[in-house]
Amino acid sequence: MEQGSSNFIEDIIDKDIEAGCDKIVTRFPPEPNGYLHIGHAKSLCINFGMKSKYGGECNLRYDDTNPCKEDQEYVDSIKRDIAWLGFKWDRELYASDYFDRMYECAVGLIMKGLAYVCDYSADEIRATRGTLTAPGQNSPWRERTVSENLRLFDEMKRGLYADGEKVLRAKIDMASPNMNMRDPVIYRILHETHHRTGDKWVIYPMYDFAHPLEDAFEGITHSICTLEFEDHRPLYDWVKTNCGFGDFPKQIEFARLNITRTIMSKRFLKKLVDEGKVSGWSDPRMPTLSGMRERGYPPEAIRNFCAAVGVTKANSEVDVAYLEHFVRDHLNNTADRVMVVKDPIEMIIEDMEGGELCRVENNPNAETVTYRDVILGRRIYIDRADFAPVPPPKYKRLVPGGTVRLKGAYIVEYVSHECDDAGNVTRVVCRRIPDSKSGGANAGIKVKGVIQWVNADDCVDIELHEYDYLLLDGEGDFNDRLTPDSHRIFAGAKGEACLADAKPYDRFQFMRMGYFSAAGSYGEGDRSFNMITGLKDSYAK
RNA sequence: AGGGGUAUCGCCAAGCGGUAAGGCAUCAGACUUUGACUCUGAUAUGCGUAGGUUCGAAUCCUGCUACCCCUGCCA
Repeated sequence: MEQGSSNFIEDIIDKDIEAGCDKIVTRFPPEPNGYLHIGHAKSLCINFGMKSKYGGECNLRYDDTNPCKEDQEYVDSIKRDIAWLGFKWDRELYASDYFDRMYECAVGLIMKGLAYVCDYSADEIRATRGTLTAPGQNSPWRERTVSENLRLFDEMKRGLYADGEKVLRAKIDMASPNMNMRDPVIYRILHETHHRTGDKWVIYPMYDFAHPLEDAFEGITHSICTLEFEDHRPLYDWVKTNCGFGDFPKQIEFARLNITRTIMSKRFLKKLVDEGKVSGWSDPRMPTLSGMRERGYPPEAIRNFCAAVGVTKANSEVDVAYLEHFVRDHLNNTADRVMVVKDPIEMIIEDMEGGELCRVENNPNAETVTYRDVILGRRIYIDRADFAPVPPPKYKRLVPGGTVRLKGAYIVEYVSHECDDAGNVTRVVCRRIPDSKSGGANAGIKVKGVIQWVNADDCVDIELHEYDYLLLDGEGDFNDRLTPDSHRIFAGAKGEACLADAKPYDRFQFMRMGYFSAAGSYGEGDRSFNMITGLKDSYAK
């Protein structure tokens, strides 16, 4: 593991260690109300990174304090995605496991005179909260006695009140410039069935009350979250202190990940799923971890990307090309190459009789290079883009009168070609240059271009998926932000038959066009299946 | 005079008073049985802005400006 310069969170932890904090414990606390996406990967990498850097622990904790939005399907997916990314949590926990202890803490606050039952409706609370520039007003129930609060809170718990009839509020300061401190609601009544505790509870703690307690109960030392919670830190500390905990846990905030053209709002992603715009949370076009897995992203690439992006408090938007760089980087060293012909035209090698075995490297960049045998017959297919009757400037592949190397096989020279009525090339006839195969006497002859080919008799059809992201641009309603590209994909134009030299795989995953294509004038879109394209079984079934 | 944050190359990002790392992207070459990979070289007299302190400032001080977050019984 790389351990370059440290980030600001590590600086804080280093100081805490110097001051005597001997074991670092972090946690990844998703609410199970959706699938994890690439943005969560950053948080995962940070939290689990602390575990590996400091030899501490990192817990997986489902923050399931709102029964209205949570579901078992989500906890299953979260677990699966974290494991796929390559992280191992120390303990798997649920906020709902602490409901009893949290209730006791709330009672403790009441007894200290630091919490009260308020009969205001949600609207009334909003109306008396004040504004960003004006202080709020005290609730008329703010000075209820401890015993009355205790009785009322117990009645809330026993289900004597309807949803919204009463709440428990922390008694802090209605004039605080920090809105979060204006007597925040810490318990609300919700007659909902919880996905784990069932109907045991009808009151549920709010995030601001629950989270510091969850952290404290677990012995979390550093509670790492995103920037929008900075304003909540005073409340986090208030709860922590008044419930009897010390310096730790300590909340630290970092800037969430943004990637160009990539929507990472759960709300939007859920809408896509609910409206059937995609096949589900795992649709390969989704920026969810499971969608990326379906699409063939190596988890290592995602981890390397997160490490490279760094941890700061500056709002930023990382170019999606940076993510793609790490995908190429990883695949370049690990992926087996396969020759693929996307738009086939026939090539006849007129001086060939039967088939001849050719040895092709699976991955020239592997530590130990392996080979596969491919038969070169008299009749093969090459890609339409690899022969140009009228070559554009700087064209390096086959042209009338020219030569080209068939990857892993012979150099062939042009003899003739045929076109259909529309002028499209239908067949190219060539002749081998003798002994030009690897190891042959003429193998050293220089040719400008090397092209892929598949043997006509034993190549296989494969289904090519050229998924693109869900591309989103501009402002306005989500549906207006889908680009024409996305619509095209939504229309179902995603599969295309191709021919490959390899045996049929259960499943082919193709990275975005251009990952392994040539750069430059004949790059993307033209030679996109330039040798590497297939990612076979890049994830466990 | 609401509060809390952030500002270093097109995009990330180091730097923490001693004279602007690195990566991505881009451009130019070399190499190549993937126009890939790899390799070379180029790319901020400048660190939001205006002043100040200092022998010396992206780093310290002051004033501005821009952007982000906060008025859920969501997390």
